[in-house]
Amino acid sequence: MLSLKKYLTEGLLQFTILLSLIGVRVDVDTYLTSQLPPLREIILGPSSAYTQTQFHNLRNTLDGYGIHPKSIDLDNYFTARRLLSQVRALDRFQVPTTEVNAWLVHRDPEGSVSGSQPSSGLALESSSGLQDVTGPDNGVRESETEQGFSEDLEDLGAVAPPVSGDLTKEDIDLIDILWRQDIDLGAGREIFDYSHRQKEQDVDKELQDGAEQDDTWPGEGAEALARNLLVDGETGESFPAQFPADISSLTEAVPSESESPGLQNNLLSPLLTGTESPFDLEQQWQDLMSIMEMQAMEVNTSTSEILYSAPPGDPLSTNYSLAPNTPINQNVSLHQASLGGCSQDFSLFSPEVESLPVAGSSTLLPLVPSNSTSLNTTFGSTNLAGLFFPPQLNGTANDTAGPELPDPLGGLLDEAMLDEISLMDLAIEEGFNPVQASQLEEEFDSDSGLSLDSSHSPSSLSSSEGSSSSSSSSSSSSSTSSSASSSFSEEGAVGYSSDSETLDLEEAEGAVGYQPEYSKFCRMSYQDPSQLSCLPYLEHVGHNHTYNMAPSALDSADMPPPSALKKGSKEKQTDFLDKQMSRDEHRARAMKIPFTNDKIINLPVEEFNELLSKYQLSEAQLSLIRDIRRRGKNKMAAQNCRKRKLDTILNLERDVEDLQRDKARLLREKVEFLRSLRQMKQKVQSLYQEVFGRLRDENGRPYSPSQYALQYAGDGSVLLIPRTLADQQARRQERKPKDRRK
DNA sequence: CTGAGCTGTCATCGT
DNA sequence: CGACGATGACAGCTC
Repeated sequence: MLSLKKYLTEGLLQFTILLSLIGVRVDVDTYLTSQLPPLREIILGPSSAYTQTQFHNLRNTLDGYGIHPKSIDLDNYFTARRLLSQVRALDRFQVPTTEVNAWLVHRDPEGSVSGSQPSSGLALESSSGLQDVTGPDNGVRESETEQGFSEDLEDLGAVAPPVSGDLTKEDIDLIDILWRQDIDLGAGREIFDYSHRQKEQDVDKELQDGAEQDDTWPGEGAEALARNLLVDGETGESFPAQFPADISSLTEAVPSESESPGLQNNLLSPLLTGTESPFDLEQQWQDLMSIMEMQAMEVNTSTSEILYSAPPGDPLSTNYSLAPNTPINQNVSLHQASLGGCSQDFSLFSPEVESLPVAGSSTLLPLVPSNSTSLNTTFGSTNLAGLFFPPQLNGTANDTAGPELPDPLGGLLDEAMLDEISLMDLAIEEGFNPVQASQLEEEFDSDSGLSLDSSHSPSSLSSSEGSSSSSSSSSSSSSTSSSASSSFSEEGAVGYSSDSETLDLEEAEGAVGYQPEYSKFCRMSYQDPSQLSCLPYLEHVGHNHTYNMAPSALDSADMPPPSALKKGSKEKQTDFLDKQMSRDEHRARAMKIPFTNDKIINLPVEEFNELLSKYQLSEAQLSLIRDIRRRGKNKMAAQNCRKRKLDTILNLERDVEDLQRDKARLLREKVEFLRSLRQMKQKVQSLYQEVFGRLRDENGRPYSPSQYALQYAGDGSVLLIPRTLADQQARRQERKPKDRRK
């Protein structure tokens, strides 16, 4: 159990270190509590810094983790850990839960609509952000709405009614962040060009004039604000800044675009809040990062959760009819509206819609004057108006004027822009500098991914894995044995003259039994001759640690018989070898131990005792022999321990690199995901505009986006409702989660 | 001369 | 209880 404890502790510590090194947050406590309750207690005890080599064969298995406490498979262990980290990384990569709300401003149905009436733009709001932009007298109201996109949108090719459960919180967050990116980066509306736009141009000439000014917005808008004026991001109009709310955040979010003259501002989706002004990449990046931070802070229980809770409806088979009890008669059922070519099975956002002929005037839907005071409680559904429609920015908008459909593509996020942002994100998270990020971008398509600095990585990393898993006992015969072999060759060169007579069969016998360990010790590429001491054969050749031994004793014991007649070279060699002898070697010689230290150290206990019994040894000799054996074994143990430390460090280093690669890969996947999501939103938005633009009232006139909005009902139907009603409903639904949260 | 790194050794603990 | 491995701590040596 203690062994198990030690391994668990070490493994967790190591992995925690790994993750912390690369910035991955680890909640070990939660993990242990939820997964392995006993481990929590285990971990609380003292731990070793390094994994231990396992020599025993306890077959304990950790439930679900397969960590053998004795013969631990570090590779599998770290693999499992790595997978876990990736899962968490995925969570971390998820788009922030920042709530992005569309602030829809519409005319007060009761108030008189005047051209000078101020109107707000589209605003973003974080959870703690703007809550009430509504001016006291201008009837401007906010409408926090959330997109109710289904993930099936792309497959269906149409916008389905909000399907609860299909969209996870992460999906919503992704939509939010993309929306925000779109807002920040701008979206144009030049593409849509409908026939009825001609008519609108006359009516909204004033708007067009304003639109010509917005090239420099929001810069000019800020200036206008300073002049107590607000420049409409849509039209470029200036209007008194009388908002009680945070203007700065409003103006920041107000889409500034509609460059193309003649476009009406009314039908602008928040998704495509195009800004033709030169985008500030840094600002956008900061926005993105702020969103990410907000996500990390708290799970957002925004209105979206409620909005998406509407029961799913079949988007294709839905009858888009009026709600049965709709008190607002201005609500127009889509299938009753004059949608040329649209039958009852009309799919609201089916791709075919685009090819449908624009119905000039057909069946007219009778509209009863709106009764804003009566709320249709059945509209507990997503307000698409809030999603797609811009606030009514200009009170002079003609009610009869058909919606000028904004160009859904003109201001689309540049593909490269998104990539750049993502790469910037990557750069930040990875701690890369922009240059490195750009390099990454170049390698984006390559499998290699990040240009991690792996050059410094030791080449032995590949083999360290095997050595770590098999530990030290008997399996260091991997690639590193090459260094060992070289060392052994040097051994032969060095020779072993003094005790050559004892290097007999027993020597070979002992060598056979312990060779693996020797090679293992030499794994660390010992090149220094002094490090030949890793071989017990050569420990006398290694370091000349002559401390603890009087030089005189050494001399007297080590000096060979003064055969002065010998050649100097021979004498030198002998002297050199003597110097290479370890202290214990000298001591053994001094004590005239009749066998080698190698045998003393490496022989098994039985053989060792048998060897001792063969000789009549004094007590001092026996004591020295036991000390030699103890020290020799301990020396090897120390070497083994240090080697293990080094392997652990190298493994950690390798794992860090692996994790970094995985992180980079996941970030790339994230970028792709964001990109596809953005495209999906664009499609939905364009289809919405298509549908809305083809709706006609009883007079054959298009509905004003400033007054009407499409809304998904809970039963899957799509309703055309007044914006006021939609806003109120959206506001009401907004409060529900907040109350619930309390 | 000094500091870093390497190595051996000892003490200690756990198996 | 003894053998043994692991490891922290320490010291000596080399560069």
